[in-house]
Amino acid sequence: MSASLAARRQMPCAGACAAGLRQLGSLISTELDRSLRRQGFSSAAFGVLQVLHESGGSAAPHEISDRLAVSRATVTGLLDGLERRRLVRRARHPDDRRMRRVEMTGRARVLLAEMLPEHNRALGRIFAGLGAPEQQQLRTLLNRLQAHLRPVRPGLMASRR
Amino acid sequence: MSASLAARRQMPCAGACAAGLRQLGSLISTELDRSLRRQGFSSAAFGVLQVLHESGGSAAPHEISDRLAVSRATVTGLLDGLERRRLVRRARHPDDRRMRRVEMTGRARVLLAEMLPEHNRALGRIFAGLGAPEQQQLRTLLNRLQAHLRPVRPGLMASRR
DNA sequence: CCCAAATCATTAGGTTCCAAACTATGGTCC
DNA sequence: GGACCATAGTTTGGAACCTAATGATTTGGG
Repeated sequence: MSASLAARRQMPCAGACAAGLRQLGSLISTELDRSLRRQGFSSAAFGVLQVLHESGGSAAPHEISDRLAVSRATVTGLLDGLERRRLVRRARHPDDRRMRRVEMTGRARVLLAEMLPEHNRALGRIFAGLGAPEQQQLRTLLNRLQAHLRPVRPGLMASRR
Repeated sequence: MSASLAARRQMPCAGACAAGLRQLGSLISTELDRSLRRQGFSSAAFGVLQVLHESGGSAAPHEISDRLAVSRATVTGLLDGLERRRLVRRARHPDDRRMRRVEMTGRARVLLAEMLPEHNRALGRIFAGLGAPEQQQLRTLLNRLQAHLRPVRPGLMASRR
């Protein structure tokens, strides 16, 4: 590890930052997966439920796709799985018949409430190495990076023809 | 995006940091992929070559696995592909016959040298939103997080029975 | 009014990755 | 020396993800 960082001093910081961000993103994903899988969930499915919860219980598939930064095709697959487990229902959108409206079921609400404490404990373990002000600092830097990255790739995940 | 971050203020910062790290890791990977794929490389395969280069031309598969934060099974698959393209050779380790020693070929060195300039330009675009001191700050925070995360999961990707 | 472009969801096919099981080797303790 | 466990790499099966193509619907200009 230290060897790999030392070997990068040729390209000032960006290379080390990119490597760190990718590695940490991956480590955090698998760590949270571990905590969710014990409760029978994948992190992608959990993300869909979180988006639905934040949107007040229902959303359109393309909104879920945007928020999770995955393609609409992937969302279709995730919803298939969630619907099989009766955690989600697909209904027609009342106004625009091209769209669907995805709704959480009561079962999903109960499950989500049950797993949040454990999920938050896992988050706490992961970020225990940083104090609150450092976490805030990190968050600020990440937000600035995200804000700059968005205009670089405007139609990131849209399916074009 | 801003909506999803705002909705997370209930769990102080850790949730937002985790979401940001995962999303940025993924965005950076796909962004670098775009630049590498034009030259016929996946970012994981490129990572293997980088690790080999930093290690002086040869390394054991489990070292590659640790540095890239992917499982050993994945490294096996990556090496299969690189070996088919004659960019890497698998030899037996002279001392420990369980291990292998993976070596870059001359072809790989030439290719890596050719792609580095474009790769560094892509890195520059991604991190253009942060000044040099902020990049250093980010790097420090990431290093601290990595240092703390390592002992939490000692046998991170090892297959246990 | 009608046809062309845009938008939404889905399907099909392929890639990448992981976890678990398996094989082979090395080290340890009696 | 043999039982036993840890370690290294591979195989296998499945999940998540992408791109490209398709069908359905809405929208807008001529």
